[in-house]
Amino acid sequence: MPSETRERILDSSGELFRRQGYMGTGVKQIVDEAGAPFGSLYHFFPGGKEELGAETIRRSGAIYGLLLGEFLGPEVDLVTGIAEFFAGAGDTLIETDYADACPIATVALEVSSTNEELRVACADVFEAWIAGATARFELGGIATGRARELAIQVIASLEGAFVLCRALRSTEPLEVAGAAAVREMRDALASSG
Amino acid sequence: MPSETRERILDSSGELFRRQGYMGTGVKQIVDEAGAPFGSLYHFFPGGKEELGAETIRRSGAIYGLLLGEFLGPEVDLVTGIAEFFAGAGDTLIETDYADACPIATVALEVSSTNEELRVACADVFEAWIAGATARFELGGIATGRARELAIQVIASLEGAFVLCRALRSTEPLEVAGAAAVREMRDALASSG
DNA sequence: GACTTTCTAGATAGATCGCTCTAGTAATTG
DNA sequence: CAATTACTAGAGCGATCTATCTAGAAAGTC
Repeated sequence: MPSETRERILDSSGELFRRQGYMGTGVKQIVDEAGAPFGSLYHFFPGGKEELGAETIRRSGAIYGLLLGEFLGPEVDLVTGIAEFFAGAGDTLIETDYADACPIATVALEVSSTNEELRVACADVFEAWIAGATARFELGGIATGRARELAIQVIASLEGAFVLCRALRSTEPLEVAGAAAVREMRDALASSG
Repeated sequence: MPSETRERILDSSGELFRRQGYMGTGVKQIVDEAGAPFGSLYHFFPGGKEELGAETIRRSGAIYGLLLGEFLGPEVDLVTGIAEFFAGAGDTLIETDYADACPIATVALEVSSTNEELRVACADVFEAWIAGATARFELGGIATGRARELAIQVIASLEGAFVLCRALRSTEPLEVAGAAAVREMRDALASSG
């Protein structure tokens, strides 16, 4: 039985880390936003902010991976799935005033050279996304070697577009990257099918 | 006559912001690394950390833009230039233990939803890079509308690959993204030339 | 109902944050 | 040489940071 308070703390930290990063978010702010007592944080996460950070990264990453999996379900066309995922990401950006993009990218850049435990958590998430997309692409008929390349390429385009979109406050990069990803996917399917 | 101390402070903040972000870097650490007296920071940057941040972003962004411009000089082949830029970025990652990637991406994600002045500084840098690449691509014979798309796409791929490379501690994403950018560039040149 | 575990509640410690302030030293100008 | 400006130097302020601590409430168990 997962504690409700614990879940609320993780929800809160997930949202705050996504928007303002790990270093830019205080533990006080996390419990306040969660409506949780301060003491509960250290009861559920004895390792403090770092333990909470690691679990938040893995949890937020897994949830976003599930979202990606829904768009790339085995029953839907790969090209359509990719196009709709990028379009949906753009809609979310507008709805959230360019706040909600990748849940872990900000933290990943912050910690990659400063905190090995959190860096590994981010790496695990990215590798899981890549593995998931690779498997789905292979299932769709893309050659094995090419499938992983395509997966990396699509995710990198998405991440980079997020960086540009949030700074520019425009969905143009996401639209351009989405169109390019669709084009590459079409080409890959044509040359292997 | 630009002060030498002032330059050292900017060099130091540029390096630290790139590696550990804006929120993760203290002003004390900046002056220590620069070998500069603490008081000098507020002498040269009366607006404090925020003013230093804005100037660091614009300066680091301009320097990186010049680097990009060298690889995409009007005398070199566009395809070769792109390929070598991505390869060089990978070499730099390895040489710096995956620390030196994009000088402003970490800060851009950190401040996009929290600090409008710094967000605008990042947006100006990205827009300048896009404009520079667009102009170069048009000069190389890419159709006007397509040139900007291609510029955005290449920069987004680069930024996203940096995120993945730093977290995964691997240059694979940069190699994949570079190959894809080369492919797109070749196609664009073929279909418009 | 007594006992144990789980969780809540927040005061407080110690360190660090960005920043201001005063004082003093170099450099420049009249 | 006197006067002014530019810069160095760092002590110290209030605020905030993460984390610990004690105490008590709630919930489950015998």
